[in-house]
Amino acid sequence: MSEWIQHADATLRRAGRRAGGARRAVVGLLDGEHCCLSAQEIHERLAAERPVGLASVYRALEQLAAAELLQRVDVGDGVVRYEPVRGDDHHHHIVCRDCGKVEPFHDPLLERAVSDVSDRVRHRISGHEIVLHGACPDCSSG
Amino acid sequence: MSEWIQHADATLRRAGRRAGGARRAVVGLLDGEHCCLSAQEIHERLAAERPVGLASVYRALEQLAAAELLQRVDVGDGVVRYEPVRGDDHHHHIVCRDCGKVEPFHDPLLERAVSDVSDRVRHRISGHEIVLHGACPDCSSG
DNA sequence: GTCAGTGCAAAGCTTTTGCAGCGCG
DNA sequence: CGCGCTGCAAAAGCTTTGCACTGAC
Repeated sequence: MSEWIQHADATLRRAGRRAGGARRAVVGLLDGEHCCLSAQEIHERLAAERPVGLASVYRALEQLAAAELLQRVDVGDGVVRYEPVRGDDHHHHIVCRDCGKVEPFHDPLLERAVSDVSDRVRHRISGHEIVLHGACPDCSSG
Repeated sequence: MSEWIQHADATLRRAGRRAGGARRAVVGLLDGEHCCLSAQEIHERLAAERPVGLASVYRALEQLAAAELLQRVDVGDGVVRYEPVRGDDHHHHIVCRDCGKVEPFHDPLLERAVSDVSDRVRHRISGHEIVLHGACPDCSSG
């Protein structure tokens, strides 16, 4: 079993939460993803092997996000997505303005710049989100 | 009359759109703002002096955004905000994770880093959005 | 005079909540 | 064996759409 699943189970148990089948299915699916998924997408993908009520998906995601095991990702299309937080996989997203596809990217210099700004403002910054918009290779060539 | 209002009117007229009272009220309100407003906020603020139907607010915003006169701002709280695009006022947003207040900030080095990344990816990048999350001075001191 | 703009109400979507029953610990 | 988890259905909130009417050009 993956490290993230173990970490998630342990963290939630410590928070006094019980592990039901619905949450286990959601956690298992997210663990295999490298980028973000919406509640609806999770609900649909689980439908075949282990149907989970949509409300339970939302509740599991809320729980996991509250424990900082998931990162909320909002690319501005009216749907909230979530992806596992793994220490070694911090990244941001590029959204195609034509087809809407979401892809991850990472850049150390950009992270550095964000970190510098975060130190300079008067807020106590705890997180950040960066979204690039533009035409993906498929859409800009067509 | 402000430069932005004139620019907006001219641009929309060129696009074959007619200037009705609702749109004029929305444009007038946004012109006086230095940060983003949601459709509901605009609708409420206009209620006193020049009531505008909520649907008309949404339609005006959509029109203005399509003409790139407004920038869509989504800080992840389920509400879409808009703010005027002025060449000399590019900025991003800090959202208080406690009270939800949205404030603008600007940083040239961060812009530079975003620009560098944009040149390096295979997408044709046309815009970006950066949101910092954290406790504002008021909330972190309490 | 024509056709976009407008306001109201209804519909559409994503997300949240209420509630009865199941099952983890 | 209590209390959190689950699923269904209903509700809530933001946004969009349909339609008849108004008013800009």
